[in-house]
Amino acid sequence: MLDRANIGHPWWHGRFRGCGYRLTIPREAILDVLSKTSRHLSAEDIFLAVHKVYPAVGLTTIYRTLELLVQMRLVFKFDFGDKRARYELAEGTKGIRHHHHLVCTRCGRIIDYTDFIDEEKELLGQTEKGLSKKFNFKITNHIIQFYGLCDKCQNKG
Amino acid sequence: MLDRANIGHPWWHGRFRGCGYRLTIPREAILDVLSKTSRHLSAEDIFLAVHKVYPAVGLTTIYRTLELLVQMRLVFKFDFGDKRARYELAEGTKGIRHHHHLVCTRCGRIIDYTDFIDEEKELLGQTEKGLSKKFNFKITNHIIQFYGLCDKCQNKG
DNA sequence: CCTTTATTGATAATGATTATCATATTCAAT
DNA sequence: ATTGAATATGATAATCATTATCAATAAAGG
Repeated sequence: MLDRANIGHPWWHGRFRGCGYRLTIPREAILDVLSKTSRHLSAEDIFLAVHKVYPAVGLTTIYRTLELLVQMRLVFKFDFGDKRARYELAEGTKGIRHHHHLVCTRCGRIIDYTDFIDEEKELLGQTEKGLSKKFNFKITNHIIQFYGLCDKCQNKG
Repeated sequence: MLDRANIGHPWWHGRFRGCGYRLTIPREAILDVLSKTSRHLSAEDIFLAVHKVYPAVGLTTIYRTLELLVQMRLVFKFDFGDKRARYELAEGTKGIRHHHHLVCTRCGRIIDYTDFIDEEKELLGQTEKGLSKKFNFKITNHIIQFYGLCDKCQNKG
């Protein structure tokens, strides 16, 4: 259940005011849904979840809000090869650890992993620095994904 | 210009026969287009290029063939955040070096880079091995992409 | 209370990709 | 060469996630 009257406001409250945006009920509801799952929700998933609590919120608002949240860097948008886009609260948010994804190309299962992240971060940091200099490219984000077959799908021919 | 009568056939000829597929004119034309560009073509780009030489080839065949080529691992399919999928001849093919991408989120420009690839490969190898064991996941592919602003787009507010 | 601006939702439009299905092509065996 | 089975093709229509439109609401600040 969403608790707008929370003492001290949820941590993201200020981010909105600072940008001239309003933290409305639909927006907060979407953030609430995202903050309470470890799955990788599509726009429709989020719509359905929000709908249970606030049936008046339309799908259009979901898309619009997600776009806003991505732009504010509160949310990451992923493409895992099925058609729909998937959304996830940004790392650093609450207790979410930086992670990457294993994507099963057969059943679509997605596994988050945090192992090797430290090494990866180290390498990526160097790489980003080098690339930034060489190409004069301002890197704001990166994606690492491994594709393959999960354990279950390997035993299916 | 496509040269079907090339001595010794293009290198990919055998890959088709081996799978029971036929190396037809449209398929060869598509591979030919892909092998002669360093850009990241969309299905429509490829359609237009093939169309100049073989106007009879339809867009459906382009999509179908690309799907086949991706499945045969001769071609990689990428999503750079604009809507259309982009295709690229697989590494190891001819003289193509393993590389990753910088994607400008503003103008869509894509920069291939091969620097740091060796270090990345080393790390990715370790990571893949570790992840494979831990999750019993058979990794066949990976993607690394950096997003940000290219030099030109940084000077635009 | 009033004015301005931000936000929303229903609906229609978009556009890349897929499905359908009848036709054409290829290969191998006769 | 000819035939027959399997593969490949192209025109067309359908799909479906995402966007655009636009009138209606809600909030903030005087």
